[in-house]
Amino acid sequence: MNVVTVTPISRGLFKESLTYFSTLPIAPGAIVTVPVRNRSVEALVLEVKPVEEAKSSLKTANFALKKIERVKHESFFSPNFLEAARQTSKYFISPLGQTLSNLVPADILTTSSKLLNSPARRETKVYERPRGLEKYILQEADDDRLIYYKGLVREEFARGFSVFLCLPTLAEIKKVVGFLGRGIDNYTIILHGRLGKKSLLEAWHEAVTIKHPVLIIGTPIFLSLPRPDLKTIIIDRENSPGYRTLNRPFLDYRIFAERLAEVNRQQFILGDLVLRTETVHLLEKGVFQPKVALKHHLISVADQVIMSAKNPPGEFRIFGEELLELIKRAAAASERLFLFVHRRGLAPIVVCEDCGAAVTCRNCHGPVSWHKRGDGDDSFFLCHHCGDERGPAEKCANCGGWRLLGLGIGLERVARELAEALPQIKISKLDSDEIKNERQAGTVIKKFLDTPGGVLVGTEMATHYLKDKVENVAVVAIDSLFAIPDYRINERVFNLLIRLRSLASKRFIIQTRAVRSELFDYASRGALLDFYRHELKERREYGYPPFKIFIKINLTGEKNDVLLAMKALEKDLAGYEFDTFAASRLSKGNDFGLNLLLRLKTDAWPDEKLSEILESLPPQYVVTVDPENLLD
DNA sequence: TATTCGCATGGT
DNA sequence: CCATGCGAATAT
Repeated sequence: MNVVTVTPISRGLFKESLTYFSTLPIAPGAIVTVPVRNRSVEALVLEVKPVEEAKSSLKTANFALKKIERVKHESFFSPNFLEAARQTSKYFISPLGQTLSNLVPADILTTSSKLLNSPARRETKVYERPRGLEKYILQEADDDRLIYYKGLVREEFARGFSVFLCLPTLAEIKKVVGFLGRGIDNYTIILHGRLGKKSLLEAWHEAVTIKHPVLIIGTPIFLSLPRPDLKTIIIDRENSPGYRTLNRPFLDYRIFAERLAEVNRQQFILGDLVLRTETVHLLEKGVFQPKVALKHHLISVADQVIMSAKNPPGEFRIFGEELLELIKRAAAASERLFLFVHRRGLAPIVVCEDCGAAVTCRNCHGPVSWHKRGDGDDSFFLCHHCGDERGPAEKCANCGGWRLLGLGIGLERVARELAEALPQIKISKLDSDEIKNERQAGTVIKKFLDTPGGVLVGTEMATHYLKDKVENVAVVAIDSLFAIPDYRINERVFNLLIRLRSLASKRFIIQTRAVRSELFDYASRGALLDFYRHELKERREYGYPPFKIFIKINLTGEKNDVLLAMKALEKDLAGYEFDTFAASRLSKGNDFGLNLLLRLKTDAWPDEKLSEILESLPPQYVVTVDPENLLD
């Protein structure tokens, strides 16, 4: 009879370890099924001890040990994988079990080894020279990166090595499989969460058992797939926010992948059209090497124009004269045109004309936007943060006035005004209001591409589904993006503009009220290095990442409790650099929230003392390392 | 987190 | 008496 300490692999459990008893032969590293509350969860075995040796505290404990239900896998994670997972869990201050639940597909974990037909232990090859630690970046246009990867896969295959090409989303995977899989279909395996259990298990089994080296194209969770001959991990579209988890535990798969490559001594490549500023900084520090020399400018075949969106006095117009002219010309020439609009709906904010206060969401207190459904007149307020929807007939919560006005430019408004100005033009719309799934998106894109002279009005979402270039791309409204108080906002705008620019085959137009802004100049010229120089200088001056690491601690609840709790935490954190300020969004049902933002030196994290404080915080404190948003 | 437990409330 | 709802506590 043994006493077994495990960490449950589940998102909802904040306890680091639980203890069970068992007569089964179990060793540390095994995956077992244990009862927790009323359900069964998979758990990683940390320690096994005979009952006699178990701590005396356990014997006197006031709870009865439950029994381990069964052994799922005698051993599942390699020691290296576990080490990378531990480091990731430390870095993001999330319990190991929660971290692991995001690093391995649930369907794989819950399928026992026997059914999984798992790693046919292939004879380990002896390589001439074990590959040393190599970290690279690749900043090239999408097509050129794919050509590069294709060559790299060919080389690796010739040496007997496999390659993992990691992409953040299914849409990105679909864009590349056609090209990369061509000619090596039998050795290319696609892995993503939408496969469904049966085909997922099949694909997994295939990926693990094929003797020939393989190219795995998958989302990051499939880095858990054991392939001893895997010598290269490519994180492509490395600038994508899709590499971060949306809910707790807040992780960044890019960090995990890098740690995994470090411990496995695999070649690690970060690739994108526009790299993150953080990545370019690591390049400057010599941590990364360029695979291909960095280009000063991105070449584009399209003409680039920056247009003024200034209105004639006393008049508000969405389409400036120049842009309207271009739309007519494109239609006349039967060329296609993609109109980019940053916000959904009719108007992104609603304000009171009497007192100027913005209408806010009753749940989360964020600003609401004004919408109309389809082409109809059914009008409503929608909170883009929490999704709450309500009728528009209401008085100003601040002054009681009735004169509420929608401000700013949303997609719906652009589409409606265009239809009014040029009724003969065929307009398609693509944003999350129009599209419920990938299939619908495909239908809209296809209809647009098949309509000569057609116009597609879309948000950022449309750029994820546009695979092929279109003749004309015009940015109708992007200025409102700058209103977002985010230190990464310049990079986000730049990245978006460069992606849009790379979509255009003939003409790329930015309509803006800030014609002379350096950012638009860099973006229209594709001047990557100028942008990074400017951005890194600013971030260094203001003490933003990558020159500091931010840790955000959010607490919402009853005002007095929150104030007291934060005061106590501030005391514990004495000696560290931080600010405390009101949170801009609140979770449902709460009317008060505070954020505490720690600013650490880059090399000062993880830090033993600080980790201990932050790990011990109860779950109502929401701790985010390197948060996307500082204010929410 | 998600579940559960205890306590208060309210209806029969 | 039980059903319901809410908030706090806690998982072996």
